[in-house]
Amino acid sequence: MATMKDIAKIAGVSLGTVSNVLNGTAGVSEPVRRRVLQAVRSTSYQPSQLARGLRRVQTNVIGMIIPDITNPFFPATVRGAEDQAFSNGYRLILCNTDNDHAKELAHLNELRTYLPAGLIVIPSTFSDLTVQARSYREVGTGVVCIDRLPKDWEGDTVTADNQNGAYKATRQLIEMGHKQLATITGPMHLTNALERLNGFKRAIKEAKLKLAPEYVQEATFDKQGGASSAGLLLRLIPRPTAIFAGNDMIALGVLAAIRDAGLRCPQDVSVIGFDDLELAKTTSPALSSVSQSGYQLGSTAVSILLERIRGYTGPAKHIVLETSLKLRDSIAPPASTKPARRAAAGNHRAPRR
Amino acid sequence: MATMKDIAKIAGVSLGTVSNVLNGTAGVSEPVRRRVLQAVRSTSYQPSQLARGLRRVQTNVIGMIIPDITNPFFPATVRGAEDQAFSNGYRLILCNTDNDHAKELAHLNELRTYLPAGLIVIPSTFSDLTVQARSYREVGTGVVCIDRLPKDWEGDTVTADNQNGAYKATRQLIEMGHKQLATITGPMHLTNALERLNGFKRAIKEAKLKLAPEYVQEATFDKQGGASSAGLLLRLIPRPTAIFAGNDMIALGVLAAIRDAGLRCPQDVSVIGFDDLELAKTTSPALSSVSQSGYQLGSTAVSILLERIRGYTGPAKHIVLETSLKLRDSIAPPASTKPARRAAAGNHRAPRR
DNA sequence: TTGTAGGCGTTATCAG
DNA sequence: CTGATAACGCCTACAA
Repeated sequence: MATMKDIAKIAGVSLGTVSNVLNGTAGVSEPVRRRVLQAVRSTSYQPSQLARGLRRVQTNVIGMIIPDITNPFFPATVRGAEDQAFSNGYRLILCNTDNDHAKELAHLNELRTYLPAGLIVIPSTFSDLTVQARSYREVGTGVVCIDRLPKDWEGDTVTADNQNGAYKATRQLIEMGHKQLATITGPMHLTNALERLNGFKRAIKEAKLKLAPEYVQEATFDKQGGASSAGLLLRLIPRPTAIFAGNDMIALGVLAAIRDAGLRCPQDVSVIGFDDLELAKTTSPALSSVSQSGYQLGSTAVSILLERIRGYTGPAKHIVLETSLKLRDSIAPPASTKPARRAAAGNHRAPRR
Repeated sequence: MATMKDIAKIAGVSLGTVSNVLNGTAGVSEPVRRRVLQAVRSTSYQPSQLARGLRRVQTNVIGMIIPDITNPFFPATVRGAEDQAFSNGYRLILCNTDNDHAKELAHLNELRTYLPAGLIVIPSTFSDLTVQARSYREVGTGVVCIDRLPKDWEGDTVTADNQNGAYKATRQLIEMGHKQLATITGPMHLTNALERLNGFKRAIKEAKLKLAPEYVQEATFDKQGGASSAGLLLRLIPRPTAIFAGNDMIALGVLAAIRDAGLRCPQDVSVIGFDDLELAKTTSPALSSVSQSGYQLGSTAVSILLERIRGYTGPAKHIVLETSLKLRDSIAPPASTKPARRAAAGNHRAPRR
């Protein structure tokens, strides 16, 4: 591989001049410039990112730390980040934490030795990154958290408008006539799960509906969590006529639980999820969901990082992305328009009063 | 950040000694060793991967180039690679090509300047990496291709046993009594698609069944491709009673097309896919599929790379991973046990001869 | 066993 | 505008 030295020799100039041409650091006369560029082309020279990084105390690498690329929501996020990074000359180092805070810290510490230009983190379940992030920031390396936020986070953020998304979904169910709404939230120490719950509650309150405490179940953000919590909800009397799931994986579990209980969706129970994963379209019934753009989450994070790299040192940015409601077959008005009082317990309908 | 110099000063030894302690390069007396290690701990020193890489002409980074992390089959592969890399002290740089060969080459060329310890590539649709891979190999950097292989590939490979997987799936359908089997393959210039077709044909031939040319359709590896090809197949007379889809995304399209045609799966048409994605379990009917481990594909690739890094210079390794058949609800015996001769055209059954 | 010095490929600083 | 030179942090002969 050709080095700058080779270029200098071929072009008959000094090292410094080559560097100046390549980086536009100082004015260089046109003929010299041309000679250098010519030499670069003829050798297909590429500057060593390592040497450059060592010298500049900063590489063209962005670290991205996520719980698990295998979780269907995250690939889009990573893709968004990679695209935005690549088109600006940056590369992405990907790290999975499995929601293990220790592993997260390990990644955070070890990435430092690569002198990344910035870091994107989707924090693990119980996460406190204050110390690490601060130490990165001290050397001018941006750290932006996306999707959910760690405890006491004071840096840049990009998140979906979780509360409003949940609000819109709940509102939709209420407008359809549902009065007994339940929710299965994700783990409550995750900010996004909490925000979604808040949005749900806000809609309920605004409609002056009651919310029994047992109508709020907490689960892990996966199918199994959704299924077992839904199993509980479906055995309550009165049975909820609609369930807002904290995410689509939970919703998947809810659909399964409904089938297992011998009930039908949406006739007996309406279900609406969050994330609008690809699979929401292929379930049966097709799942209604609050759509958020993982891709944009990732690409926006990189954009913030780029601003920081280019010198922005202002206060932390907090970008909130819009969500939209995707209506599909998993929701319908409740069976009776007045099922609230003495609702169907089991499969038989209660007689009207 | 502490450097080796700091350690040397604190421990009261020279730079070289510190290096020797850290890398076990030369014998160091126990007391000195201890002092150095103590200093390392007290400063929480971490060696600069950049400086080390520059010096060694090799970093602890593995480049992974894939078509698109957003495609549901690849995350597991990436995860497998990352786990295996991480637990051996390596990091993963992830690159998406969108099946664009030019982008693939760009990644390949630009990654070089990071002096990666190795490369994992899932080649793009039309791919010829001979030149690039050779130039990497010349400097001792391994390149292993997984899942599918580029034209004239001569390096290390890890693939699923695509042919046998397809064979097993087809065999299963035949044993159920199907005689009119069709297939929708992925793009035929992809080696995995081709192998699967070969396995399909082998089973057909072995059972002495006929295979009309129009029963073999080529499609892109996605739902839309599957749907439109299935649309064709379902209008053929005689209509196939079973379809082997080149992958699960295609199978998804097939299921949709069957519904759209007013037919039922599996009663009218059996469907079996390939990959056994998570979503295969949630379709209705649940999709039967040939299961392969993307995770193992990735982790095995890294293992090969590690061997190369540690000095193995033998001939190219070709590792083939087993597949297994997952039977679910999307397959059943054909409606009539003897539908072969003059099969059902449209929805009405042809009278026996 | 330990220390010294040169260099990996860049960039940045300073003279000229 | 151009050229020399000193780092960046580490590794590795080679010398002591």
